[in-house]
Amino acid sequence: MSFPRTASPSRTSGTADAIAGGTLTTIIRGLSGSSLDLVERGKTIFLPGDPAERVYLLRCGAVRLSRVYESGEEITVALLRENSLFGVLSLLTGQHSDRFYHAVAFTRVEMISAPAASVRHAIAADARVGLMMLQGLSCRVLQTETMIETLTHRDMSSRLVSFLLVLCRDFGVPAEQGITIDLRLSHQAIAEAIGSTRVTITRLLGDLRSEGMLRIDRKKITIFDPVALSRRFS
Amino acid sequence: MSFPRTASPSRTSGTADAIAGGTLTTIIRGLSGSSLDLVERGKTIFLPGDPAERVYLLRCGAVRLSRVYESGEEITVALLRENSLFGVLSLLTGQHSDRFYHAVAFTRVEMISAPAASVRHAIAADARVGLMMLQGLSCRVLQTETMIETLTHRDMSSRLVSFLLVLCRDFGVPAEQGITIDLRLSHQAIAEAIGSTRVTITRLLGDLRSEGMLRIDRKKITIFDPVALSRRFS
DNA sequence: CAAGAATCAGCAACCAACCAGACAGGAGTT
DNA sequence: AACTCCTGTCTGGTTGGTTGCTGATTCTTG
Repeated sequence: MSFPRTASPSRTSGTADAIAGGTLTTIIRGLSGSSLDLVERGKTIFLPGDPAERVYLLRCGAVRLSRVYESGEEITVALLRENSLFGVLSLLTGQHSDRFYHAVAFTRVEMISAPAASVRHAIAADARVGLMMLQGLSCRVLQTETMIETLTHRDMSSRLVSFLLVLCRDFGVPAEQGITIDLRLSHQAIAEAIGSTRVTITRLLGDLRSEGMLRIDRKKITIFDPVALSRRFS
Repeated sequence: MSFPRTASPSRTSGTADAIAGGTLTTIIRGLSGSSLDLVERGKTIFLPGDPAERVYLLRCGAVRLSRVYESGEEITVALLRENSLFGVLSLLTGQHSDRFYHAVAFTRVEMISAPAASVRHAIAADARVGLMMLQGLSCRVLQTETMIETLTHRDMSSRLVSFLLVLCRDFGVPAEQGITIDLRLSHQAIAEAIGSTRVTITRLLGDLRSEGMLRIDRKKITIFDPVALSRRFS
């Protein structure tokens, strides 16, 4: 497998959602009922069963959407980055529906939100709002589809590598050598995102480290050379 | 695991995208450069590398988005149903970008398409268009996220069952007894969608059949009792 | 409509990957 | 200093991928 696989979605979405995000912020801030919220790491934004009535735009930080099962097991459905729109369920119908995901601040989060009704109103008033939100959602679709690619890899090693490249794209910051994923990730958190177990992730990350592909410092992963890593697919 | 997991996203999205789809059709048909296309089963709609300049609305049938690797391996990123919007990449920027997925008609397909520029224009002219497309894309996001849930199941049996329930939701039609998935699915196609192999799918479907959960007639699967099937999770 | 081609389903044997469970030592927190 | 959460490692045991082959369907084409 070649790098373009993960590289091409990134470049296109990366620029576009930043543009949409930047302008959308000021628009949503102006809506009636809008609010700017700061959420501490680990705090819940909404719970399954809560009424879905607000739309959110993540300005800063990362949000994890997950589903919790009766067994206590938890899986991650999406790790949202800056400029992501979420809570889109509330846009769907005029009627009240309930959240079915658990949204938690994965880092310290800065976000803005507004009632779905206000958003609908704003779109009616200014068509550019609709277009920008459309672009924001398109990015979400592309990101989610990339994640599906990641999850269809058969062996866990490829799956992990593919996931790390996704994280580089979404949360990577340049480091002295390579790119650092700016998230404090436990092995458990990674396992929950790619459908594996903590033990397996520990082993595979150990392998990658001893191969000299990456470094882990205080739960932050630095990939020395993403292109070289992408060659390490099965 | 309980049925609500797959049931809740379905109900909300099912109704909303039908509404959006119905009205959007007439609007998009009126755009300059729009066209109504009939595509035979197995024919390509767009290829990786094609310029992304049109937006599509699937009116009838199913479209498979996939990625092909150098190895010849192919994975399915999405199986789109009626009223799905796709080709959203073209909406992202004003600039030209290229498709990175392969879109193939999985059944005989009836779809309408229009240049992204016309769509942007239409949104500017009538804000309701933007809202409807937003709802359509929201459905896509929810569907894709359901698929991610499916793919994070660790054992293949659960993964297959979860996938079958997704297909029931998206392509199910009532049958004399139970629900028939109105797609001609080879075991290979299922494997490519859930990241498994043909052989495994054959075995697992055989198990489910001998348990009396389903019937397969000329590649069409009939689920006798979705609720009972959902209880068959690990 | 019939014959050949191509695709698909079913089966078996082998084996590697990875899950489960358990435990000890480390890092970070209060 | 006590505590919690996280990482690292080990030992079976099982799932599911791989390969190879056969017979059945379905599609194509004369």
